This record gives sequence, structure tokens and C-alpha cells, in this order.
Amino acid sequence: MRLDQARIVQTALRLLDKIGFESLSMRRLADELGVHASALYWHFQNKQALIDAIAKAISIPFPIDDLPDELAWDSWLEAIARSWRQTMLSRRDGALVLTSASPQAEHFVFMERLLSRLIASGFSGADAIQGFFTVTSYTLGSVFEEQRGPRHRQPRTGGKTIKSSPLFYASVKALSDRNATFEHGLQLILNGMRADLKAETHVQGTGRLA
Amino acid sequence: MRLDQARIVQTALRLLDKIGFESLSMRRLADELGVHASALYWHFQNKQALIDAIAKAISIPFPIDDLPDELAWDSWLEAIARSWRQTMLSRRDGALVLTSASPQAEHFVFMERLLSRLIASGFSGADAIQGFFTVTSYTLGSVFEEQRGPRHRQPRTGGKTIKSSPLFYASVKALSDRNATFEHGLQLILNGMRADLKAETHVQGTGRLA
DNA sequence: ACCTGAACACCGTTCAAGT
DNA sequence: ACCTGAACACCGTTCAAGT
Repeated sequence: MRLDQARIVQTALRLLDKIGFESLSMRRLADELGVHASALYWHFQNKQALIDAIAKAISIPFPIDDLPDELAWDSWLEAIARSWRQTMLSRRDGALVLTSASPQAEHFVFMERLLSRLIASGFSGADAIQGFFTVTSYTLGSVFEEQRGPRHRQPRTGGKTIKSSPLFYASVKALSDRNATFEHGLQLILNGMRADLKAETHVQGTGRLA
Repeated sequence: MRLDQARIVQTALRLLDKIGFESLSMRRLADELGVHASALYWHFQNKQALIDAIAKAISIPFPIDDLPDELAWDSWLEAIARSWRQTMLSRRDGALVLTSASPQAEHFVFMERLLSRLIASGFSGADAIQGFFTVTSYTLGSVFEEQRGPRHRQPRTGGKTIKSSPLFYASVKALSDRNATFEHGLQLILNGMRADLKAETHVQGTGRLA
């Protein structure tokens, strides 16, 4: 069976879910394909190029055409945040994969559309960018914490931690619904942006890039 | 010159700033110390233990005793977010180092104090935890993006990106003041929490862990 | 065109042996 | 007690050689 980029990437995705990103090596992947590691370098320039291809394969296409201009700006931000989060959650160590990959040109196209949409809604250019940065930082950090290995979640202080940290252990329960937790934080940020928008439109009416 | 944990960690920090976390290997560190890599295993059980020690050495002690109960809850959150951010920014790849390390028991003590402070201010247990989670996720994601290598920041579409992404390139300028950008996003979240707090106290007066 | 096989310069970790 | 030196099972990447 002959190799090609698609088959390599598919096998890499299967392997990623099985052994995790840290263990995903060119040699291990080649083994899985019944081939020598050097064979992969005919199809990909190096490991980085393979990672980029994996990231692209994982990425849910941004719903850019499904978002009409009539849709409220906060619905746009919600859609992009959820879409990116689902992309990262779709595979083991997805956040790590995406941040290890080179940025995809597609993201910049989408960002452009989003920023102009926010500015059209009354945000100043600076506030639009700040809001976008805040939402993406939060989304990235949130998935990162969600995907941390189980080893990283437990403190090493033994049994007495439970007694001395009742609020923390109650919080583990409270945060068990990951989706609801993410949505709550997202709304916190959007509420802050709504307040900014109100102040913005009341003071100067229209927003230009500062 | 004899080895000890302190000298190893200090050298590791110097090396970290010079070559970055990905290149920081036991063998490279041993070279820097004029010793064989195996010698390090007398002082640390394995690389993970060394990383934990590095993370601890980097961490600014949380200003837990400098924060009186009289201080407003949002000042508490601001202080913890800034302190953690400064810790991560203090060294090259600091965010990566901190997330690669095992959680420090000290953090849980601090979190406990913070949550009880938020609840005492009128938040429900659930809202206190959600707010804390949102702030920490945002802070982590924010520093992560800030510390990404220069290679990761440029799209590979050549020169025409500038023309097709004017808003994006304006945003690069707008986000140049990293501290101000971080503070703005932090205030977005805190504003959202303030709105939640108002609704909370108006409805039920006092907050208990839900 | 596409893959093998050997090689190079690396990893983390273990362990007998030295001092 | 503390370190050396060799070894084991790994890495990413290159390149001549095979088909």
C-alpha cells in the first residue's frame, strides 16, 4: 500500500488519540505505517510540516459563510469561540497540537471579517481587537487546562488536602460540566464588552480604528 | 565545585533563558555544569522533578499576606492574575514551564483563601469558582500567545497578506502594549463578574456554595 | 518517483563501577 | 555520598543506494 499525505495524516490522527502528542514521533508513526521513518521525508519536509497538516486536518472550517451580517456581534464571537474550542477538543492534546502548528492563513481571513463586523457594530478598532484577543486567550487557556494530563490535576500533598481545601474540592464538582463552565466564562467576557460598547456608542456614536 | 539542587536549578534557569524550554535537556544542562547527565539523577529523581523545582524557583510567592480581608474582591483577583502572569513572563517559555510542572500545593492554599474571600463578598460558590476559572484561563492563554515564538506569529502567505488584512495589521500595532492589553481583558472579565454579583446580591442577599 | 538502510547528532534513564 | 562511563531504548534528519 502506497504512502501519500492523506494516509500519513489519518494514521497520525489515530496515533495521536492513542499515545498523545508528546509520544507522537516520526519513527513511531513510520512503524504504524509499516515503513521507515526516512520515508516520511519524501512526503513532508520535516516534522513541523506534518504537524501543520495535522492541525489543518483537525480544524473545523470556521463557519464564515454561515454567519450573516445581520447576526449580532456577540453571536459571531460566540460562534468563533465555540468552533475553535471544539476543534481543540476534537483530539487528544488538541490545544497543544494547534499551538505547535504554524498559524493557518484561513484564520487571518476570518479575523478580518470578524473585526470589521465588530467595528460595524459600534466598537472602536482598539476595543474590537481587545475583545477578540480576550476571547481567544480565554478559549485557549480554558482548553489547555481541560486537556492537562490527570497527573497534573492532583496535588502531591497526600490525604490531608481534602480537609484543608473544602472549597477547592467543592469546585471540582462545580466545574464538572465543562461546557457550561466554558460558556459561563465566555458570557463574563461578552458582558464586559457589552458595557464597553454602551459607553462607546453613547460618547462618540461611531467607532474608528484608534 | 560540588553539585547541589540549588546550583543545578540556577544553571537550568540561565540555560532556559538562553536556549528555551524545548532545547533544555538533561544532557545539555549537565554539559553546562561540567558533569555527566547521569550525575543529575543523584539530585533529582527524573526530569519532571527538575522541572517542578524550576517552576517553584520561578514562581513569585503569591502575595497572600499582603492582601487584607478589607481589600475589595476584585483587587484580590487582579493581584493574583498579575502575580501569576509576572511569574510566567519572568523567564523564556515561562508559561510552558509552569504548565509542564506538577501543581504546587501552595496554589491550593491560596485558591482556598481567594474563594472564601469571593464568597464573603456575596458571590455564590459556583460564581466564585467560575470567575476564578475564567481569570486563570485567560491569564494562561494570554501569556501563552505572548510567548509564542516569532515563527508562529507570521502567516506564510507572502506579501499580499498585508493588503488583504488591513485590520489585522492595525491590530498588531494596537496590541503592542502587552501590559495594557492584558489589563483591558482582565477588566472585561471583572466587569462581567460585577454584573453577576449585583444580580446575585439583589436576589438572594447572601451566597452559599451551590 | 518513492522507499530502504545506514549514518549522524541527539534524547531520558539505569546501573555497575570508581572515588 | 557523589560522580563516571558505558549501555539501552529512544529521537529528527540526511543521503546514497536501491527499485
